[in-house]
Formats: sequence, structure tokens, C-alpha cells
Amino acid sequence: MTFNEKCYDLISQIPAGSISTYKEVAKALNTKAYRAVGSAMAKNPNPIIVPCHRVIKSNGDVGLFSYKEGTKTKITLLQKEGIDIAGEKVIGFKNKLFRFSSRI
DNA sequence: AGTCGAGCGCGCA
DNA sequence: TGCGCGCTCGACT
Repeated sequence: MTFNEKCYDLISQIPAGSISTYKEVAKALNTKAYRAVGSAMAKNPNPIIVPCHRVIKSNGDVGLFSYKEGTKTKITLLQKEGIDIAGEKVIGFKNKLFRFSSRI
């Protein structure tokens, strides 16, 4: 189980309509390699089971996707999932933030 | 508030 | 072996 595999595993747990941030993922992995998370997504070998488009930046920005134009696709997908997005920013993403360790 | 620089983990050259 | 990335944070201006 490598760092990337863990990333995919966590992200694959994000239900439709919910989103998460790279920071949350890194935190769930107990690491500070935030960039590694995004880097792992970039090379996401399982784009089907890993909804990397549901992972955004911590500041509410959708961030990047595959390429500059890919970001637009990401936004469209999120909107279809019920996420409100203005320009390249997610509205109320904190309200739909999916926490991996939300074990109350 | 906006900008600059450093840090992590994996993959590629 | 060295650098970059779908990022984040702390400090300075």
C-alpha cells in the first residue's frame, strides 16, 4: 500500500454530492505532502473508482484537473453532482466537505 | 490583502 | 540523483 494507493482509497470513499480537499486527504494520511496528493491524482490510474474531480483546494478553488481546459470539465461534473460553483470557486464547499475520519 | 519561499512523497529523466 | 507537481502554510510588505 503506497502513499498514492491510500489517496485513491480515501478519495474513492467520497460519495456523490460530497467533496473533499487535498489537505483533508493529506491529513487523513497523516502527512504533509499535500502536493503529493495532487500529484497522485494527476497520475490517477483508476479515474473510475477515484472521483478526483471531487477533490478541490482548501481555499475553495476547484484547482486544476488534467489540463487547463480540463478544469472546466471538473467544474461541470461537480455542478451536475449538486455543487454550486462560481467561476472557478466552489460555493459553500465547506458545507459538503466529506471528512474521512468523521467518526463521531 | 497580496506575494514569496519552503516542505513533503512519488514518478520521471 | 535531482526536479517538478491537480497544494498548503507561515512570514513579510
